[in-house]
Amino acid sequence: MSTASPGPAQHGQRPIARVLIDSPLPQLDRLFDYGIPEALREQAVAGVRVRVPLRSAGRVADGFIVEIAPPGDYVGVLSELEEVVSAVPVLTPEVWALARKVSERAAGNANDIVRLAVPNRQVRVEKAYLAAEVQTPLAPLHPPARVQGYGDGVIETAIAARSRFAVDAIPLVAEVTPGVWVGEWAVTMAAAAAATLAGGATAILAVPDYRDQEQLASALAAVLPAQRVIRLDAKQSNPDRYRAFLRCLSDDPVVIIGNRSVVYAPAANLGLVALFDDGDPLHSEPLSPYVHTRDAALVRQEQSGCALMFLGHARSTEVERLVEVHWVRVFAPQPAVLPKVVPTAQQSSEDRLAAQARIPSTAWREARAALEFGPVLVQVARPGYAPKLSCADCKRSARCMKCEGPLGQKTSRSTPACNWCGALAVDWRCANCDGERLRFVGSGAGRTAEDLGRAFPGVRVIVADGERPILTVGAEPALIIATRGAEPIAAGGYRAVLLLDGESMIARESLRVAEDCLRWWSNAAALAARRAPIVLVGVGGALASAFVTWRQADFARSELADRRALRFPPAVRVATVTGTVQAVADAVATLGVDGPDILGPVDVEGGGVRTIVRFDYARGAEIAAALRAEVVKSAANRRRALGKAARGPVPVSLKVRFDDVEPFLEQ
DNA sequence: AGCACGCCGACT
DNA sequence: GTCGGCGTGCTC
Repeated sequence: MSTASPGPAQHGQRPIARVLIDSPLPQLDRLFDYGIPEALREQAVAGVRVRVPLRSAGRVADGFIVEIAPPGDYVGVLSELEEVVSAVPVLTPEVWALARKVSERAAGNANDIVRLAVPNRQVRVEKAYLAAEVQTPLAPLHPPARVQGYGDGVIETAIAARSRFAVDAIPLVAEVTPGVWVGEWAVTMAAAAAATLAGGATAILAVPDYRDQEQLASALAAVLPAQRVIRLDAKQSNPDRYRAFLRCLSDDPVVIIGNRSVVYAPAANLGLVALFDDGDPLHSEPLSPYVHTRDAALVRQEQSGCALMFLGHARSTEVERLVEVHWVRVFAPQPAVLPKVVPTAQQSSEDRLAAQARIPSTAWREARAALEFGPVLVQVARPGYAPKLSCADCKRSARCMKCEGPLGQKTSRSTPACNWCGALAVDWRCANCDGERLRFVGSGAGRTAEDLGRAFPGVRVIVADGERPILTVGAEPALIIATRGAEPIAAGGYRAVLLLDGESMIARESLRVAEDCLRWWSNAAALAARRAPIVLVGVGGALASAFVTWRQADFARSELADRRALRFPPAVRVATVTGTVQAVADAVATLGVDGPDILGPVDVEGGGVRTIVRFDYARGAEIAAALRAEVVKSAANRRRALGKAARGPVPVSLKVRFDDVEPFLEQ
């Protein structure tokens, strides 16, 4: 047809554009075929942003061309692309394939993954990028430094062979450039990335948080030129992020570092995906469809055939499962590096009677001796001053006068406040005995610092927690009181590490407590100098002995065996199905008679019910597809349900979430 | 989400 | 006989 008029046209055998519409609706989360007008033939390539008509003339939607294909099986009149918004192919075929597979696995929208993978367009940034298209070639690479500590060439060989492997990190700190200290894990990761680049391929490195990212960046700066390293993380401003994203599209081998969504970076010629500390909950994506970095990395490894490395001080049960099914191999430090852990399971009776009963005499001795030489780390469970308060008269726990929440205190001088609603407890009176005086219960970082400051007069005391983050401290003597996960790196390593609140950490009720505690302690222990004493206070049993003997993998193995016996994740997969009674029942019914275990339904707050579906990994794809179909069906019918039950808050009729361990947290 | 299509009660 | 109610279904 040669008419100039817009609208449907006959296309014969001309190629069509398959478009992903940017929409949160599950029923639109699939590809639509569009004709390509003559004027857009050149620009309409896979990956570009487009605007397309949807349903009726005049309405346009944004989207991406996913592929240019011969006419598909769609019979009917095709609409035509309205506009190619930008010439940059931002949704690469590889990333699209990843988004589709990952979202299918989680019964979610591919669009939601694409939103994580492709940052918002920034026109100025894009123009600058296109103008500089004649890129200056990057300087050639030096031969890379070896990956030290695992036997000569072992890691390099595994990367070159595109293996999947788990590496036990070396629990030491290292000076990468004069005055800059990082965890040895960062050195290992940087060297692995350099080896990948030397082989002509790109590496993606994902770490839990920005503190880890700083260490990794320092380690990389020591082995690679700055132009070879790209940061791509959520803390960046939109323009910075888009600029970094566009750089990833280059064909030159680079290292891309960032936190969880960096696994979706558009690397051409991917050689390695590496994760540090995959057990850290920050690797768990809080946005639908809640895909963990580890799972996305596993899918990407299969699709691209790159190497895959899990690196950490404490192996997660998920990685242990992969080890046991021989999906990943294991590398341990060669020779072994064993921190010197001193258990103090039983406190002596003198200790109990002593004024400082929280800190046993062994710990005091180690701290006192170590403070002669350098910094001492004290890990505590809670921030603030006193995590809890009670009535000084009747000893009952003090409750908020507004919402009955527990009271706590931030600093020694601040007004007590409710831990739930934040209301200040002024003119507080005990609901039980009408007492007016409060008493501190337990010690947060602040109160611990005060106690230790009194015990070690003249020693500098530094508090590091989520609110007052401190990344590094010097080599001079000081007491560093840190909440778990907020420990600074000390130049040269800590001369002693005291893990004070093991007992209360372990008292938390959760499926993962033991695993989490071992990880928190191991990560803190890895900040110690070689041979420095690490004192674990008040914890005994299998968990403590795994820590003392530095056999985290053995612990993960027995933990996984326990989960297998109980059919708990990650020994099996789970999905939660939440919504109206009817929708949940219908969805579960489609799973068939020889289907998975069905637990529930139970009522959830806000109305509706939740059912847990539990099944073996092999059935995951089938169950995800079935539940996904139900979500689409119920989304299309939702307004009907809304219309009928017009009064009161109506819950979304059906939600599905895979690999959600939350329902297993309270056992 | 929007928006069109379609089958039953009050109106010129 | 027709106008229009919103229940139902689709979007290349």
